[in-house]
Amino acid sequence: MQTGTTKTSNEQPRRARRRVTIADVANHLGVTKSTVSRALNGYTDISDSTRLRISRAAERLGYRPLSHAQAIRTGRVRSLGLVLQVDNEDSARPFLADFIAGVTQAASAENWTVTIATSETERGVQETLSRLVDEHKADGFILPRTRSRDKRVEALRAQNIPFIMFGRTEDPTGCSWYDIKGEDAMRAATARLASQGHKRIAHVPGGSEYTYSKLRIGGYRDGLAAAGLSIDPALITAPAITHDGGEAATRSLLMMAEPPTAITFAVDRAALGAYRVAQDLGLHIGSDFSVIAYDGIPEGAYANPALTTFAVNSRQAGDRLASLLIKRIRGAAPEELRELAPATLVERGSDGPPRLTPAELAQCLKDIQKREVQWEEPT
Amino acid sequence: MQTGTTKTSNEQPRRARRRVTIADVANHLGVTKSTVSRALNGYTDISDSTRLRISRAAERLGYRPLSHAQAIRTGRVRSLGLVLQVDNEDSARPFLADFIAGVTQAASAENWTVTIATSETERGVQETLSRLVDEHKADGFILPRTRSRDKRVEALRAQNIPFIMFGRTEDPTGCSWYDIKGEDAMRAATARLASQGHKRIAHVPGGSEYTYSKLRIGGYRDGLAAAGLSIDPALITAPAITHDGGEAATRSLLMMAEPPTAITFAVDRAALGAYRVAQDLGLHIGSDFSVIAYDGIPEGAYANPALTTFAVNSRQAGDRLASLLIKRIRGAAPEELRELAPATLVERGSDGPPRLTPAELAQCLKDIQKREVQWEEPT
DNA sequence: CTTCTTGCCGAAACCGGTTTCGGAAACTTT
DNA sequence: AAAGTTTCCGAAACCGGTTTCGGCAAGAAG
Repeated sequence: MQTGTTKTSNEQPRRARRRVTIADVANHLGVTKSTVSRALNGYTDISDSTRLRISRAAERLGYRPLSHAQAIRTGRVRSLGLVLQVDNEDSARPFLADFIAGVTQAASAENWTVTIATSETERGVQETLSRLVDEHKADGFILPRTRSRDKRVEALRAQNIPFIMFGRTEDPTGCSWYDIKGEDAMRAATARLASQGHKRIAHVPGGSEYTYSKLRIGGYRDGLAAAGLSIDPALITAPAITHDGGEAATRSLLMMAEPPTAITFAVDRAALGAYRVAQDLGLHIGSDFSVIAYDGIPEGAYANPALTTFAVNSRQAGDRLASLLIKRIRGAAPEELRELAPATLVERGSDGPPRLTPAELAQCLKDIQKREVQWEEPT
Repeated sequence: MQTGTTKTSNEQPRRARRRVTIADVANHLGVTKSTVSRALNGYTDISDSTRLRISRAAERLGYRPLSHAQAIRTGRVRSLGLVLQVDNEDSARPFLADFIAGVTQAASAENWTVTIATSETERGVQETLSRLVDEHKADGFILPRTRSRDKRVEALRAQNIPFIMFGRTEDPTGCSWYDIKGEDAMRAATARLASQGHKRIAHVPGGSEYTYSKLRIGGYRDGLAAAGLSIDPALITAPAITHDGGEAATRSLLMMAEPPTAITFAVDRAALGAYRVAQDLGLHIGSDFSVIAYDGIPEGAYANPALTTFAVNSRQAGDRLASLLIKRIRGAAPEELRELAPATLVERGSDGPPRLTPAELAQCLKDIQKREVQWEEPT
């Protein structure tokens, strides 16, 4: 006998049992869906007693509303968008895990989720972002590494979509942000070096398209001024954000007639390039010349001597960004959502009182160069 | 005159213009929603001519279906779930950026998104995972760092929710995976050391709760056997996955009566602990004793001498995992979705022919210890 | 005892899609 | 020419929620 609709009861449960829906809860209690919905969403026109009955029943039946089912009416998917640019090499690398941990943690705390995407190019980021916007995959976006003029900002602002920046822009209209006071850090770095006795202090800035770069240069200048040192434009090199870039910048500085005895770097990674130069020339970082940088990447701790740097708390940054963005999505005015936090100095071995004056250092470097030429001659 | 419903046309566009919906497309063409939907989703009962008209109109009007609106009927949100455990310190750190890049890239290629979450504890991961499942935030999940017996696997399997593992488990029933052949790498590492002339080769395994640990130990054993070397259980230490752990393991090995002249590490990070021991005792890695590890973390390149290791391509792993998971969600049988890839040897300076025999090394270490005692005595 | 509030909840529309069902028109077959 | 097939699309139900609207009953005011 075949019964088409009857299933033998002990078949393997291939389809997971049906979800419990709001209708299930309603039927179970003999009320309507609308009552359940309003009870669970805190409407005031539901009596406390029914609200209690309903929330208890919902709990007991294991009812969890589908956020995407809610979204279709409310327009909120309860998700934060994060589009990262992951370059060919390193860049954001070490920060990322902490940053993401911070973001997701804050999101989870509010029962939100994080939708993440990546691209290798700036254009790709743009496109991915607009895809996520078009499909409404997130209610708002976190924009890391903001540029002075940022296309993402312009696009989102034009469409009135909530966003928050990790960094600042030229035009703050309608913008919210969380940022680290890199300017303060650079001012402090310069001041510290000056107090150690350095008279010529250089600065290797970061990518000129980013706001932070200008801010940190400003901090460097302020630090010099505060210490009563003159500002020599030649002591500010071309931007450098990689090992190679930092190496080149360092070489160019040391080749000056009156080289600096200390260098501030806007970015740790560039500072690590200076180590190569030092090793190459047989100079000791921390005495022959000093280095202070910014970021707090792990490699800095392993360098020899370990890199003195201003560390940023990426985890906290992610956390704050997510929290602020959620507030923004819930309706807070963008102007009220602006936070700045300090970087924290990690004192290590790459800075100290200068062993030589700039002139002596120049002489020393000349000697080294001569020796190297001698080595090469016999060949 | 006040007209309640009329807006002066040049008000600022505070609400973004209304989305174009499927109904808009339908009305525009004088057809019904259902026709548009079927045309766009490749149903065969729509004539080619109308399909073309519709897809063109949709394109021109800029229609993008809301995935969460689709989801309510189809049950698919077109999103992959990724719950990471980010420990107090490092662990997954360096891999992460590449891994995420791989996952999101493959997802984007199919117009899917990635929903990411983190937790610090194993329990937290479990809870977060089940929350995402309950709210159906993703159609399937990628499970990194699978354990031999993995609760996440059990939970998902029981609920019949698609998932794919980065790693393998004891019980493969209903499981899909992508994994790196760590066993092959360890076999090759051991063989390499044996061919360099090492007679006593040790192994420092990874966390015993992970499958990879057992596999790599197996590879190490196979390598010894293939080289005709006997297996000394004393040469397999307690698990170590951190600097400290690796340091302790190395010390314990070198304190043996007949110490190994080469050590294979299941994990780079533990291998870096051996460098501390070497520095401490004044031994040269690569000649006094050799080290080969596994993972390919960036720090290994900076170590001195640079660490010889078997590197895994995290980006590719993420990419493959996402692709396989999407296939799984689309209905492929789990047994058909199992891939293994090789790790690639990065030959650097931490291994080489042994300068000393085990006996000589033991004597050498005894001398060092004596000297240290002498230093201490006078105090 | 009426009338006016207020509190509380049900009925039904709605959000933006998908899917089932059925029927008109065109096309074959006999 | 009648009957049987196909092809193609409209009508309507549906998915799982939210929100508007209105009405009944209880309490307050007159």
